[in-house]
Amino acid sequence: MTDSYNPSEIDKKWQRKWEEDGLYESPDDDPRPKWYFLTMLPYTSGDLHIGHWYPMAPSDVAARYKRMQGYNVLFPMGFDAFGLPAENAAIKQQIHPYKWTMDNIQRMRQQLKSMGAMFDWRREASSCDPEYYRWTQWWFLKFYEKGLAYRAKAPANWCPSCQTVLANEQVLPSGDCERCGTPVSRRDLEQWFFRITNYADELLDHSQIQWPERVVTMQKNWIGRSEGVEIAFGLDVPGVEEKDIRVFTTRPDTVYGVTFMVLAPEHPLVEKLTTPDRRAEVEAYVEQARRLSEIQRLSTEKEKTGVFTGSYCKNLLSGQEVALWVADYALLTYGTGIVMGVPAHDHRDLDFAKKYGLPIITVIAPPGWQGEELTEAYVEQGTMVNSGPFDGTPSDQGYHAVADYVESKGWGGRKVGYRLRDWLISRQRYWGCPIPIVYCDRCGTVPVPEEDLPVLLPEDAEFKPTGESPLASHQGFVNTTCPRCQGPARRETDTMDTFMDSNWYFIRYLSPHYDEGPVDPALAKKWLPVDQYTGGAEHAVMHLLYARFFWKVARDLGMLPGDEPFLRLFNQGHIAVERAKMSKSRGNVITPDEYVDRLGADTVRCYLMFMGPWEHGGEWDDSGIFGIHRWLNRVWGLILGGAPTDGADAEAAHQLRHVTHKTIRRVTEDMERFRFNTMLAALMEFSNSLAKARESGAVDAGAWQEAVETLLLLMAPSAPHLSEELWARLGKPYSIHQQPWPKWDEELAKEEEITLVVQVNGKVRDRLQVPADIDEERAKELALASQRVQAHIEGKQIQRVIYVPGKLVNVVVR
RNA sequence: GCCGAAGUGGCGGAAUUGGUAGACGCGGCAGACUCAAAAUCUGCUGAGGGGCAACCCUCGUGCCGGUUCGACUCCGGCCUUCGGCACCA
Repeated sequence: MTDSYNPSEIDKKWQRKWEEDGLYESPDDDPRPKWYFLTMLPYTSGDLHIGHWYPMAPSDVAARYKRMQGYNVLFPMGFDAFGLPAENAAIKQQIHPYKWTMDNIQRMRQQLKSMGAMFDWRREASSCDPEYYRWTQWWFLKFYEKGLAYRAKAPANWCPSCQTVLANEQVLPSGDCERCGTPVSRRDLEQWFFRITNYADELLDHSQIQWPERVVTMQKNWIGRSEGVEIAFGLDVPGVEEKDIRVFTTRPDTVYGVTFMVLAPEHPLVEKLTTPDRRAEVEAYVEQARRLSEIQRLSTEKEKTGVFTGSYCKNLLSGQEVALWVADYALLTYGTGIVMGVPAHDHRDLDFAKKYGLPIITVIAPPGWQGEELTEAYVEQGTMVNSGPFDGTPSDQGYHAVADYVESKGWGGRKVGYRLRDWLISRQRYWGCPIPIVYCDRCGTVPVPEEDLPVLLPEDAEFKPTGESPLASHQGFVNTTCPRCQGPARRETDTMDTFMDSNWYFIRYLSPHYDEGPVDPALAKKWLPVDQYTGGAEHAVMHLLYARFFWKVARDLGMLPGDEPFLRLFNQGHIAVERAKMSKSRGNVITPDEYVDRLGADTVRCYLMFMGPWEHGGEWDDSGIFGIHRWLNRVWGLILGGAPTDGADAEAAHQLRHVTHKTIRRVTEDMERFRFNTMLAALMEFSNSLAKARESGAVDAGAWQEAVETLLLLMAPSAPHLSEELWARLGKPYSIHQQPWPKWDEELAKEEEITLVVQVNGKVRDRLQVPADIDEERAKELALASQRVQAHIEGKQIQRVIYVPGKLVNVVVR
């Protein structure tokens, strides 16, 4: 008799041994080809739950597979440690964010280790570590030196009652402050931006990376490149120095149809253009617009609103006077912040014109148009009408004709517009990376010299529920001396967006303690870029776009090789509980710990993979986990129970080898595609057929040995503890994780017989077992000879017979 | 609202290129073992109908329509759910 599978014992035993032996330390000097496998790092929320294992365990499996394939695999882990929740905890529980975060990291690291992953813990990095954020600040200085960092006014959510800036997350859907219920407004603050728009065109190019098509599409839409024309309209308003206002349009051919102009409520010209009699109304409208979120403002369902400023501009092409309105559907951040209103040919403009009784002039005639009034906005191409000298021009040509004319007159010209905006990196918070800038009355804005980095977060900051930024009120932090003139100066008190930290964590992993730069250049050259990145689709746009931008800037600084940080990307899904994401605040956290204690890490790892396709994620339901556990137990018994090894015939031996090699192929192909659920199904089928073979009473000794060893090798990435234990018990050399991945023999794996499906008019009527190499003539012959087929074609006329090699015959009758 | 996805038995899911719908597992039912239970093992298990039976027929992949010899797969239109929408990470 064999002893039974005892995961709690063998998990610990092997984890200890692997750690002692440094089995998973990826050598920096290794001749094997490198493979950098990166999975997104967790935020240090302190509740490492099954939702964290879901992305990590299969990543570990894929990384282990690559390693067995002969790559020198780097699979690091770290912690995304700056952010809002730590600061909230500080305010609520009076725990310092540093302590809160470090305690969480400590706990999460232990939980992660229980998974049995091949993380190289020597490479661990945490973004809140001064050793890390010193270099985040260094990068900021490089951006600043390159002219990619600048300051400008930008709105932030402002709670007038709490006297504080709120994150979007802290504003309720109603637009009220989540803490006190006061309506939140927007207030303009001087903030730091990165010029990501300088790289917009390069970011649109995904040709060097293998990413899911949907992520590429989302990024392209996010960047939103559109070609258009900027057109000046004449302005002659007493007391206003600007003599024209400019709009960006993708439809210059409709310019004769402009009947009004719309300025974004935040536009600086609004105040100047508003006539005294309109002032009260305009100010009230602007104030109201500042309360709406961008999503609300842009909703095409929301009724259009706006107010007239009292001023006019002049359409230089038509000579028409055009009323200047303020409306919240114009966004300051897109184009020039001013939209030309062409109600006849734009849905939103039409809604607006109808509501406020503004004129509607048709300037693009649909085919066959007889001058009748259009009931809907006509947004397609047509023929220009009511357009002075351009009448009769097809609108696609009109685009260029108007653009040329505008350019020749010096009234504007062709331009490319982007939906993408520069990246606002300032956050009015404590728990983030301080922006290394000093403001001096004499010298102005002065970067902190590199040798003075890091600008440390003061440890004795106070966290008051008033919401006042702990850095801004910390005199010891704020007051400093100017690095240039040594005079009194003030520090920047904003910290950086945490996306700045996550832009380069995978670079820091390579040499987390290197202190002569953000990364040891030799290691950057050796390991970068990342070969495979895995993480949630929620990062499809922001993180992944910012990180690409960051990389390109670093490349231009000569710091990094190649044009892209992540060559391949896979987005896994998420585990939900009662349809909600797992989180401490929702109180729906499922920890892996109790499952690991009872059933072992391998069961939990495999169950997460078996739930469904990795990219789908799913609702947590543990009812199937025992099925996986039973399977691992059966494998245990199967391997240790041996098999009667005499009296097997050659055919049985061949069958066993066929199944073995077919399984190697299936598992390998599924590994390549990250289809872990079907990979495990293939392994289960394999172990089931081994059990059947044993039951038959006799198996070929050689074929059996090959089969069980193959089973263990194929299972090694998924169930690393169990397979290591059984490998050792078979007397095979340590470690199974250093063995090469099995290769299949195409001859053995191929099917000798196939099921030929026979259809009549597309309906399955028979299935025939035939040799795999059957030819078309013979297949059709057999199909028509089938009695079941005969019954369905009797008395009917055969029109044609369709043959799909290796698959089916379809008899079409009438 | 806009952008991007997903929807298949009682449940999770499978079906690599338009070609056998339901692999694998859970649950359920029946049986074996047992004094009994647990564990384990074996068989059956989409719905409806027919047949003593081996089997046979019809329907069936969110909904409506289309293309095709043939559609879970392609096209058009909807519905629902999920991710993102620039200060959650």
